[in-house]
Amino acid sequence: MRIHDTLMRRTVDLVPREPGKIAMYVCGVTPYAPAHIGHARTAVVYDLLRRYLRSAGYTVTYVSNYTDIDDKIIQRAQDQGIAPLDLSTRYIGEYLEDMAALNVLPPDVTPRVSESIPDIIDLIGRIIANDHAYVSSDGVYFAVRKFSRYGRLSGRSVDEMRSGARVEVNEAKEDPLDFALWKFAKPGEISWDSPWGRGRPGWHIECSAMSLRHLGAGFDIHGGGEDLIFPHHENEIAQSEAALDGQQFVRYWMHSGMVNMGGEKMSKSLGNVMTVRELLEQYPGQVIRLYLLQTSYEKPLKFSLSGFGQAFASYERMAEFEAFLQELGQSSHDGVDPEIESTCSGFLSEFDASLADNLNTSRALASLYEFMTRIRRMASEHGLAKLDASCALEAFRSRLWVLGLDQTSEYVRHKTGLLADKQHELEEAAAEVGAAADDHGSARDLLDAIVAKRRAARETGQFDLADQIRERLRSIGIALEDGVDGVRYRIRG
RNA sequence: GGCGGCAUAGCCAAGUGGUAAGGCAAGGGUCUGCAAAACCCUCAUACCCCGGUUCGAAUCCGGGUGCUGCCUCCA
Repeated sequence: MRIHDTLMRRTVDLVPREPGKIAMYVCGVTPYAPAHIGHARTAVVYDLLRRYLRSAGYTVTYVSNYTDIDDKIIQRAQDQGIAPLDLSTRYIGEYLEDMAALNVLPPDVTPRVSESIPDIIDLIGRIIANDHAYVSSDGVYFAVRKFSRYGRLSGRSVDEMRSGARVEVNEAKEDPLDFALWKFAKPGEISWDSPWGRGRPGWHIECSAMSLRHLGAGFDIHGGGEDLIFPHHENEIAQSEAALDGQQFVRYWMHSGMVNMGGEKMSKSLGNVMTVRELLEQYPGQVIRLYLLQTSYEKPLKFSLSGFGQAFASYERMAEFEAFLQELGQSSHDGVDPEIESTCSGFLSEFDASLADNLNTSRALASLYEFMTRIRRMASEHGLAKLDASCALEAFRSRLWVLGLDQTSEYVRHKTGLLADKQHELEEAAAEVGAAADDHGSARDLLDAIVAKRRAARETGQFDLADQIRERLRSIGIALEDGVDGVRYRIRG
């Protein structure tokens, strides 16, 4: 496949370190607040990459960390009077729930900073031994000017950065650009012993230590949000390669785009966040995931609620199509139609080629929609029910899995939940139309009773009454569809 | 101030030199008791503006305008 590499600044062929194997590391979250839609986007993008690579036959090792020790966690834990690690553990739990709702597969390894201290200390030791870092009054610092390639990833020179003048003034540093590898503990702060004094790791060194620990030097893909390019990833390269004696740290760098809220980047520090939890109250996780996959992963995504409405309609079409194929699978078949087979194989190759092209999800989705239309057209023109369309179901489901949109049943469950929410309204409607139902019947029972009442009306030619009942249900957001084999309902809004 | 990115129909969005994918919405039709769903048809002489290169540009170059990212914690 081809991917856009940030360091080389172009789209290149992905050539793994070891044939058939991909080792990837993605910077995870700092768990001190609920995850927002921007975190979700990054997680979904790399989950897609992993799923695609796996479907393309690679054995993928996916590592993503938790920065469970940092200034904000310490601060917030202090405010709440609890231990920092208790706070981060709580938010990691919430994060895992959110990701599960979005059908993000758990990474193979999820190291935490607090459990990686020995690796971090070891790495800092090697950097000092190679004369790329020094011990100062309040910590250990990396000497940026001793690393000649510094600035290559973010495309700026050391002198440019210097004139930026936004670098913090700190007497302990030999150069304003130097950054902390190890921060000596302030009284009362969580800390660990080290050869240089008690303290805790700086942010950047953690990811170098954890990725090298689990994947080794020269691993294939390092990803993250594009806001991490500078300084985080720039620093990671510098530290790691300073310790690796000339070996390459990472083969390919990938960065996913930001989610913008009202024109600017959504971020905790700006306070303009839409959390995954808030969204999940309104939309099934699969709809949120589809929303995120509609845009190329590298481009900024303008958050808009109307976009979720559109994604909802699109996902419903997918779920309905799958249900349609499943029903077909149960009918009797005369054999295999070559037209169906060629449609299936055409879809598969177009879909796979789209994702192989730097994860072009827009194109992959287009091929999916076209496939649905083609199969439906054959069904309405030649009566597909007589033929074996199992290859269509197989092809459709397999690529839905790659997109992580295969949880159509989760989506149906969400809609069932919506039906349950209408219990009270259904009771009123049932009473109004005179449908006989148990006093303590479920929402589904109530709906069934109303539908039975309407069926009776239709069978006796009382179409006015039937339409009235349908209209009443529509008024509470339930749409009825009369099909040849019975009545279906769908929840609107 | 420095270094980047983006600008395609009502909305979302692909396409980076060969004459505008796809989705949502909308309108018309088939089907239906009527609807809905499904299917068919329609829906950008046109890709922010002005120049230029080219047989040919949404795509390349120059100049504008607008929005935006990084330079500080950030996915």
